[in-house]
Amino acid sequence: MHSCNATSLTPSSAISETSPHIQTTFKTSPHTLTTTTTNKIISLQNHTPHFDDFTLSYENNPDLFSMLKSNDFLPLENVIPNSNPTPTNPIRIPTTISSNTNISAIITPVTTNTTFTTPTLTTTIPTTTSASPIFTTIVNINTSINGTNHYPTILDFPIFIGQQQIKPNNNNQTIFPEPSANIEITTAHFDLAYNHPSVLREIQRKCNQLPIQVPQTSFGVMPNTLSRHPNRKFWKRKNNNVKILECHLSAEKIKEDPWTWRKYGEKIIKGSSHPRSYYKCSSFNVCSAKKIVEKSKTKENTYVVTYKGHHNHKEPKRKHKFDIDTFRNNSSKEGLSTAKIVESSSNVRNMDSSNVVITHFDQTENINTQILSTQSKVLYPKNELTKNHLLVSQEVVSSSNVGNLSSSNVMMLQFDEPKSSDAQVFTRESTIPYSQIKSIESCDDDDHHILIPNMRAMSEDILLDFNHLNGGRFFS
DNA sequence: AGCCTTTGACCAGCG
DNA sequence: TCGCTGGTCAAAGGC
Repeated sequence: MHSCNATSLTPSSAISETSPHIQTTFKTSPHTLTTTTTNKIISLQNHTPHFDDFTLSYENNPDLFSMLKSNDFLPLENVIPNSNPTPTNPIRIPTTISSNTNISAIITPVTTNTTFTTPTLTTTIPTTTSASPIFTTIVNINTSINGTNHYPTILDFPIFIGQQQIKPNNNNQTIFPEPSANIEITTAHFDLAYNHPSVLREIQRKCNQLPIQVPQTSFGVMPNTLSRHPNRKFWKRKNNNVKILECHLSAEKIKEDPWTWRKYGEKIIKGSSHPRSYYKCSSFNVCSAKKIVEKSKTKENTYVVTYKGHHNHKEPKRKHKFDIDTFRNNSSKEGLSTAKIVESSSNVRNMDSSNVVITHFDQTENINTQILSTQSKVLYPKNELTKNHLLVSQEVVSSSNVGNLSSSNVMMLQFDEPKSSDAQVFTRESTIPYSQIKSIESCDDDDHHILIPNMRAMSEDILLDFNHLNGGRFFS
């Protein structure tokens, strides 16, 4: 993900999804899109986009991002909390129906014969890790035809966002609104996925060195061991229409791909002046991950990279060098030495609030607000309970809590532990006190919690993954 | 020696 | 059934 570098999110520019089964066009929106969930603060202004024309397609495979970090993500539909819509008698009418039962993602406009309370959507949440800039991407997502989850899935967002009253026209024909959705996914979403309790379990599994479960993929790759026998049968290519991820990358960014690939084919594509190259993961494992690289027709020095499948193994050892122990030690030193509350809430109004992260630390009886710069390093003392993460809940109250704060990229979190109602402002390298650390185990089943990675306690694998997830900003 | 890319042939899907 | 197209194979050669 880190190699996607957004430079042009052109307002009203169109991105088309051309699945064989689904034809959808979503329109991107200006950066100033601001929406909120039920109780989540979203403010997206002047952020620095890091993805470039990044599109995500979902078809047949619920593991949207697993190619990036196999086994380390949840399906996103499980991690977008609390934007439960309240439709009145919604009727879902699939616009595209395929006899292929493998197709699980179908554009499904929601119609309603009465009113429909449009749920608002969390569009931007600064990453829970303080040093992470805002990654933004435009995502084209097809909705689930079922859509019956308690929590609406991210796959439902295009419908819920773009939904309109569907009314018959003069000819009494039902006009379906163009499925239009402006969904901006940030690293926060990935953090949400990464920090989900069940991901935590996966992390713990990793720490216990349990075998990696090979993810299920909906398309197959013929094993290399097949001989070129005349009677051999190719894997049904029909299923290979699964496109997991497509993004536009510069040549430099492509080089940052941490995985190792072996080119196995090149094809001149009709209508394209550039050949298309096919790569397989060159791991010793029989890995189904592939990528297709083709030079962009429209943008100079840009390549369209399509990732398919999943890596069923860990990332190879990085090409870059860094000393994890040194990193941990430094983090530890910073964490222990910079733990102080530097401001009180009364000063919030006067502070330079650009790129401020507001974390809302809550106890059932008391509220304690902390404000962190997005550049803050959220470090904390060693605590066996925290293992790899600090646990915070993501209940967000209101930005009004911080007065006239004109901050962009506001995020509020809730911790469980603090007893004080005093707001606390943390500057860079602030440390969340012990008292605000909550036991992981006690919140394992709570979908509304996120975790702040505890890098000092991370295994090397997790640390590498975390760094990768955060665009390689911690070490290169 | 091992891993990579290149490249022509092969194959499935589709119209 | 046939031809086109895109995806894949695997031998050959390069590094």
